[in-house]
Formats: sequence, structure tokens, C-alpha cells
Amino acid sequence: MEVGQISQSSYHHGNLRRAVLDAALEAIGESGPSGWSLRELARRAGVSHAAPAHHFGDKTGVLTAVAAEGFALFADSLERAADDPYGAGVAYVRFAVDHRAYFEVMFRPELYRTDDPEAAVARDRAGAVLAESARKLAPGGGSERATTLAAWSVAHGFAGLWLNGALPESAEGNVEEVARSVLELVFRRDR
Amino acid sequence: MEVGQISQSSYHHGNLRRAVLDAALEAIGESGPSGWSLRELARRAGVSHAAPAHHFGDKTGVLTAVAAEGFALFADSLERAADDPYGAGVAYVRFAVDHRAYFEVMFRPELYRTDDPEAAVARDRAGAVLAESARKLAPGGGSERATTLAAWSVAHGFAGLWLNGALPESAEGNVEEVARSVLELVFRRDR
DNA sequence: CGGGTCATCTTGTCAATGACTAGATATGGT
DNA sequence: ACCATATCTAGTCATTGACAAGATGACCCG
Repeated sequence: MEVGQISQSSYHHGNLRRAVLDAALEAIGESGPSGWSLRELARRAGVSHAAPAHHFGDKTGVLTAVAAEGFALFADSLERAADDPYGAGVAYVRFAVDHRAYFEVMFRPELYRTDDPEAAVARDRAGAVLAESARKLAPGGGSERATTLAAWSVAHGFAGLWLNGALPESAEGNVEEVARSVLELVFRRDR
Repeated sequence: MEVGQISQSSYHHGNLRRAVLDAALEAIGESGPSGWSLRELARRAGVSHAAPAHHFGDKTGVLTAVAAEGFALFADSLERAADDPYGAGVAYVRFAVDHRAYFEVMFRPELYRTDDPEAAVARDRAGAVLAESARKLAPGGGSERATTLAAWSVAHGFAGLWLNGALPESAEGNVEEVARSVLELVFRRDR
């Protein structure tokens, strides 16, 4: 099962599933989550126009796989930073910036099958880390739910605004630096 | 605002531009910002398959018009609530919930022509209200920019999370009520 | 070695779509 | 009454997503 550069000219690709996913991520990065065609992915991977559908069923299947892989990577990132809620918030934004193609699909339910088992498992894993972080943020107290939502919202909102270029000139300079100064206000409130 | 039962069978529609826009908003509400075709809009409006293109140029043109109209309505909503920053935050979320179809297009630059004059004017108008509100939130102080971004992020993020159904069970019950409790934490910090 | 089995990939096809062209029809100004 | 122009229709083409049927070769068992 070597993944390698085997079979440049062979009938069987060797790792077409991976190649199509990579092509999809590239295409998403260039023109958004739906600015490409299955046939374009096939061309990028150098295979026939129907080959991608064999591995993913249909276009939605490709996006489902992207979302599933994205949530898995996302959960990994969050877990590495989960000691401190503020760190998790920074990791949230950093993931969105560093893995834009994944992020842009993950939170767009109309694009993929949200009930896909693999996607659901990964999403729940990420959700568990967020919930745990939130519990550390607001220990006890009636405002726990609100605090949780506020923290999640500020990270998600900043990431979204940055990704779609809505931030006027604020994103100039180091994104992470700006993100930190914003997140601090909510994650490290002098209550 | 029935534009008219005029000309049910006439060659000219009378207000096709409006009819296509309404059809687009309806379609977006049902299946997302790109889950429809120009020809479907034509069918909904009862005109030929090429009629919509005459008024909007192409599919991107329809989305551009939706975004422009959306930003105009958005600016109106914000202006009505601009006295108090917290009220503006609530209006922000309420607009997203009440005018979901508009909102889902407005903050997705890859879908439309962001440099469209009409869209740009409306967007700037909304931006000005937000900036003004933010100034009231954090009068002076070096953290003004961070506070502004945090407030914007929390409203935008909550709206986005609610719209794509990411909030676990928090959205159960009155959305506005939950939104208020979240926004309060950032907009009315007991500093 | 040899044959069978099956996932992988290709070729062929079809309806739907976006975009374009040319033409038909109404509207309003003069 | 005439005509310039905006509005809408009919026709066309390349591209696309989805599907069906067939070709290829990897792997297994003897």
C-alpha cells in the first residue's frame, strides 16, 4: 500500500482518493467551497472524468470527506491547546486561518452530509474539547452557558470575519496578534 | 406589495427584476446561496429561461443585487438601533435571523462582485454605523480597536453559529433571548 | 503458475445548466 | 403615426453531475 509516486502511467492510480481530496482542497482554496467541478478535480489528478465519483459517490461526497477530515484535524489542534481556554480560542482562530479550505466547508451544513458517521464523530470530538474548555472558563455560575457561547462566538466570528475579508484594516499586521488582543477581552475578563 | 397581477399573459412582465430577486431570496432560503439555477428563478417567475440574465447579466449579478439590497436593509436596521451599542449588537443578530437569505450572501465575497458600486455604498453605510457604535462602547483607551473587533466578532459569530445550526441545544427557546445574554457579556462588561 | 474475484478506473451517454446570439414585442417620446 | 429603445423569447453550445457498462489489474487460493 505504498502511497508513492507509483504508476505514473498505470491504469490504477494507487491513491486516487487522497489525490482527489488534495485537488479539492486546492480548488477550494482558489475559488471557494463550490467554485469547482468534479471533472476539474479529475483533470488535476490526471484521471478520467468519472473516477472521483467512484470514491466519493458524488460532489457532496467529496465535500463530506473534506468536512470529516477537517473536523478531525480541528479536534487535534484544539486538543493540543486545551489546557487553557484562551489557548483553545487562539487555536480555533489559527486553524481557520491555516486550514481555510477545511474551515470554509465545515461550518456550511448545506454543502455536505452532516449525518455522515465519520464527520459526526470528528465534529463531536471537537465539540467535546470546546465544551471542556468552556467549563474551565466559567466554573459554576448561572452564566456558564452564556459565557461558553460568548467565547465560542467571538472565536468563530473573528475567524469568519477575517476569512471573508470583512475586517477593514485590522487584519493588517499579524493576524494572530490581533486575534489574541480580541480574544483576551472575552477569555480573560477581569471579572 | 403585489406588483401586479398586471399582464398575466402579456409579453412584458412589468416588474421582472423584482420578481427574480424575490424568487432568488426564496430559493436561497430553501437551499442555500447557490442551491438554485437561473433557470429555476425563471420558472418561478413564469418567464423564459434567459429573462433573468437580461436584468442581472449572469448568476453572479443576481447574487450581487441580493447582497446590495441586503446591506441596505442591514444598514437601516442598525441605524434604527444605533443609540446604544448593545442595541446595535442585538439588531445585528436579529437581522441575520430574520433575513437569513440576505445575510448568507452578504458575507460571502466569492459569491458576488464586492466592488459593485451599489453594494459597496450600502456596505460602507452599515460599516459606518458599526464603527460609530463601537466608538461609544470603548471611549478612548488603547483597547478601542480590540473592543470594537470583539463586539463585532461576538455578534457575527453568534449569528453565524446559529444560522448553520452549530449551537447544540442553546438555540432552543427564544433565539433573541439567548443572543441577549451572550451579547451582554461583551457589550456590557463590568470592567 | 493459473484461474477467478473484485475493487479500481475508463468510456459513453443524458438531462440540466450558464452564457451567448438573434429575433420578437411592447413602451414611450416626438 | 413613427421609431428608438427596453424588455422578453427562442435557439444554441460547451460544461457539468450523475449514471451505466465495460476494461484493467491487484490479490487470493489452488
